[in-house]
Amino acid sequence: MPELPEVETVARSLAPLVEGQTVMRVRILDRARLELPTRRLARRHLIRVFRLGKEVLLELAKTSSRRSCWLGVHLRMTGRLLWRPDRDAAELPHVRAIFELDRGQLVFQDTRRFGTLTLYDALDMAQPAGLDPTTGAFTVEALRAQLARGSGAQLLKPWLLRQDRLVGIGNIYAAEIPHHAGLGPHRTVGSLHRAEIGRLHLAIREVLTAAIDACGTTFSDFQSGRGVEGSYQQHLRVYGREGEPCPRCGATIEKLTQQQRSTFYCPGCQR
DNA sequence: CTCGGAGCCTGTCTGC
DNA sequence: TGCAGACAGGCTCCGA
Repeated sequence: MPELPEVETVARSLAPLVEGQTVMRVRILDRARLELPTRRLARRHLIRVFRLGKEVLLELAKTSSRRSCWLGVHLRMTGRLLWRPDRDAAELPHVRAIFELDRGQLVFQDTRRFGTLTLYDALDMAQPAGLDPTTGAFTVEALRAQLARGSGAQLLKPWLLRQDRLVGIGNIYAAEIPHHAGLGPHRTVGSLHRAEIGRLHLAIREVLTAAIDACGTTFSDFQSGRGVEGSYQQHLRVYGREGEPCPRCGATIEKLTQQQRSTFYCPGCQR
């Protein structure tokens, strides 16, 4: 589910709801998979909510000192982070952790239990290895430099999923981006010409920006911090559209498997 | 270093 | 209808 646009949506929607509140108590309901020093987090102020890579980060500060720590929430496949005005979260299904605030509670739900909670003592520790494509550092030159690392034999779509190169792209946008760029799934990163790298850069920017503007893509799981669904699924051109006509050239969209993941593409206009 | 495959979990959908 | 198997948006670990 959550790729960069969805995580950004969660962070943006939660920020006005929970920033400035105090964490009264933290309850971990899935101790088999999640561990946190919950007592350390109690009575801390929730200063800021933001996205870093694919994690939602909560900056927590103690009243007595100015030192902050950061709680990283990684939603993985089915995680949700929701603010609820009432204290009724225990009745919801798949609740893994509850952060009781002075007003309402922040609820971490996760059906498949892949999600993680990580406590960072310094923000540096949460910094992902890859380049964030929404930042000013993501230039064509920077993309070219990232693509030049390694042998160049890797296929474009699996490369787009590498979080140690670019952060935030998952299987949906890794299908959409090459379609926007007109690049086929069998292309290796080493085969990309200068002009194609330029198109790829533009496609990454445009697809992620448009998806953030649409509050992400919702199929079944994803909701924002208020429980609102995204609408980018209406803009998807190839993902999940096997057998349908390509909106650009009319050819029939195909599906194949790369590294055990579905890849959707248009054989007509992706070369 | 790179790459491919298995594994972590649960729910839903498909085909027999 | 019932049930086994495939599949799902992420990521890490392991071995070659």
